[in-house]
Amino acid sequence: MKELDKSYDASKYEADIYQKWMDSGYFNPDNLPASDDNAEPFTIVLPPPNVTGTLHLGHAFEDTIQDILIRYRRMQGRKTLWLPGTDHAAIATQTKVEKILEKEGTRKSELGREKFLERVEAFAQGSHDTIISQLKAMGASLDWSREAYTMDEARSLAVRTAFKAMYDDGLIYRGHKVINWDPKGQTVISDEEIVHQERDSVLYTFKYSADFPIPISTTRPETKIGDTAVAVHPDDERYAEFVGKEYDLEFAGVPLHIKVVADEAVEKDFGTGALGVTPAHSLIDAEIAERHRLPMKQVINEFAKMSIGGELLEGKKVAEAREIIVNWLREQNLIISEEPIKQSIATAERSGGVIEPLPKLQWFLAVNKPFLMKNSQIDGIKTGQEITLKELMRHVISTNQIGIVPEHFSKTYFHWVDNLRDWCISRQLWFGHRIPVWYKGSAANPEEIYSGVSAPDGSDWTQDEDTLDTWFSSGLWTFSTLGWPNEIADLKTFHPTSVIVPGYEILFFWVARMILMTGYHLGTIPFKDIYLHGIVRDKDGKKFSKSANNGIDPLEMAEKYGTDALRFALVFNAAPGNDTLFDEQKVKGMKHFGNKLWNIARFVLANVDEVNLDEPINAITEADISILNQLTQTTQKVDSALDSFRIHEATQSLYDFVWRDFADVYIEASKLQLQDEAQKANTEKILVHNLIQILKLLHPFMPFLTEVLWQELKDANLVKEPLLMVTKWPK
RNA sequence: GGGCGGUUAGCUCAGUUGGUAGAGCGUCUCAUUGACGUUGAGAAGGCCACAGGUUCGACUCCUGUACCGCCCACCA
Repeated sequence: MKELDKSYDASKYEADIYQKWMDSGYFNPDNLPASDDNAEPFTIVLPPPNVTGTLHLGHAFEDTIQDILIRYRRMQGRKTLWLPGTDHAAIATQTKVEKILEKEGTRKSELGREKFLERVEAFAQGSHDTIISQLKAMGASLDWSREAYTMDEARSLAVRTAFKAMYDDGLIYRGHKVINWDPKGQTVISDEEIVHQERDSVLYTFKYSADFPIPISTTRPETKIGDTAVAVHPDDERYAEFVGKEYDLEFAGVPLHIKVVADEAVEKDFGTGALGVTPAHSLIDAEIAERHRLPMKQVINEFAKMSIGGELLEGKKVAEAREIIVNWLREQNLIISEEPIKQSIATAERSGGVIEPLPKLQWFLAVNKPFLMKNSQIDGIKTGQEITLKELMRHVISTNQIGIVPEHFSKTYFHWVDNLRDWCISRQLWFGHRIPVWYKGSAANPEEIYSGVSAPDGSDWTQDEDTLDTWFSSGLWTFSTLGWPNEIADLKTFHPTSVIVPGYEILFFWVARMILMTGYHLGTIPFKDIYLHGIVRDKDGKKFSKSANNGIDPLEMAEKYGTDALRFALVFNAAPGNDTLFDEQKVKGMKHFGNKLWNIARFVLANVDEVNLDEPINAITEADISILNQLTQTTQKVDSALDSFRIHEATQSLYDFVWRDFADVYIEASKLQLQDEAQKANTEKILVHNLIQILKLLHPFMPFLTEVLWQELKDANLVKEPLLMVTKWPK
């Protein structure tokens, strides 16, 4: 028998073990033992990492959770599929490459669309390759034969098919509406891509002109040249006499036609209780304008400059225009007060640009428009029933057809769904899925519009220049990866998937959109459970970020302490939905734990020659009775903990059992028992039995070390099965 | 402004049907080379934020308060 080192050196084994698993083919459920052909499937699709760089500790955490669940189910004999893929992450990747170009002293407009996209694809490919090798290094038992990419052929077809179906149903529509315009990124973005920042601002209270009766307040005087009304609350007696009247006046050299309207949206107690309505540059105002049929007057362009305003204002940046108008107001003696206030302003998540609400012709997905449900397999929704996407999204969660872990996130989800507005899905980006719409004549005012999976016949059609919001394709992920709309074998077998494991921060971006898309296109749910994990923060509770320069490469940690140690440290006592602080000390501690197991195995191997585990095990001594009971209890605890996604409880139980119960107590007791000829054989059996069960129970968490030790037991003829990875889970 | 969490040992956190509080790391004492010093034995350390209530009994359920965190939100 070969000698084992006195301590476990992970780097000596990990690559070989992963290769052994790959060679076995068992990552692919089609290759799992034949007896499991009728086994119930268990499926997870990997939340596809963005091809914007490399994986960080948060990914390592997310992937470990999934691999634990996957390995557990695979050992239980389920037909287990963990499907890998990457996300093109349109806006994030494009922004990243634009920054690289900037450093090179060039820009995308100089390259042109085609050349630019080549650059992006090259970057994405490099990022992809890194990500895949990182996933492998983490021990992820993903079925690489099914790898997908949100922009590959199959997924593109899914996107076009999905778009067309929703277009034909009238859910996707083109509309001229006030949207969130990012002047820096030069694209529209959705409500979810906005980040609010608090800033100091000034609330100006003034009158448009000396003879206009109602003073108004605003933080954006420059937009006031776009006002078409003043709104007051219907119950506000101060202004009741003016409601319905219309005024022609001149404001900063711009003629205005102002109607006074009464609207519930106005807060009596804020400012003067009167709101200057700017329909083109405020979403709330646009809604008021719609209710009162007020005209919309655009005064700011895509570059955040004044598009009208004569000599004084036209062409000026909004900040300059504000100053000019404030000065004009002061000169005219129209200002009543200027008070500093804190204001939260909207900025674009990716570019950081200050959002300028503008009216623009864009594509939207209607969430409040009823449609007829096709082929519903959802409880409580009938085929042919009229329903809205919003109702659909609410229904599957409120009826518990999809479970959320931790449960309280369902409240956050409902809050979001209930306040949801139509989703703007078009983007003025080059990188992404081109909108599958073709126009005859001008795109702005086409004679004819065609939507389909491919271009229509005839030469006089031009495709829409814009691309789709990246989350449109991610929304299809659970079923586009399984072959929809084409090959349906995988889809039949593995969908709905079992559980999805994203961070809680993308509940709205992604999880909700998957529920929407799957409900609409398949009439079913995308997954049975949502396991939301928390954010991995640094030792001081700060988020890992480039600007904070506190990034830690998971592979560096894995090299230093072993992948298993990193994995176990990440999930040890990390409850679902809770942020965890990453402390290198913790990883070190878990390396010690791995080493403890290593030495337990060494002890057993050194003290046991051969055992026959087919013969019954007897509990003779008190130590025997106790350890066998504890083993049973631990097995049950790990089992029920994993069944209910309480991974942290499983790790705790295993740690205690291995180190305290087995190593500290039983192994010590066994040293005496092994001296006693009457007990020796039975004690050896108990030692081996416990070690085998421990390796199995711990395998999902520490796959490399346990597999290495399994191979040692096999060489010592203590076990027969060639691979721990597919050995039967203990009961 | 609205919503959701958190407040438990020095630090980071577990604690699912309410029954006299647990882990990792850290600290202190002792042991020994025996599977492991990446070790073993032991110890100190908590009125479980606060105030009420329900209960025979509450860290656990209810109400309120304070502080911290997060998400959403164009009170212009």
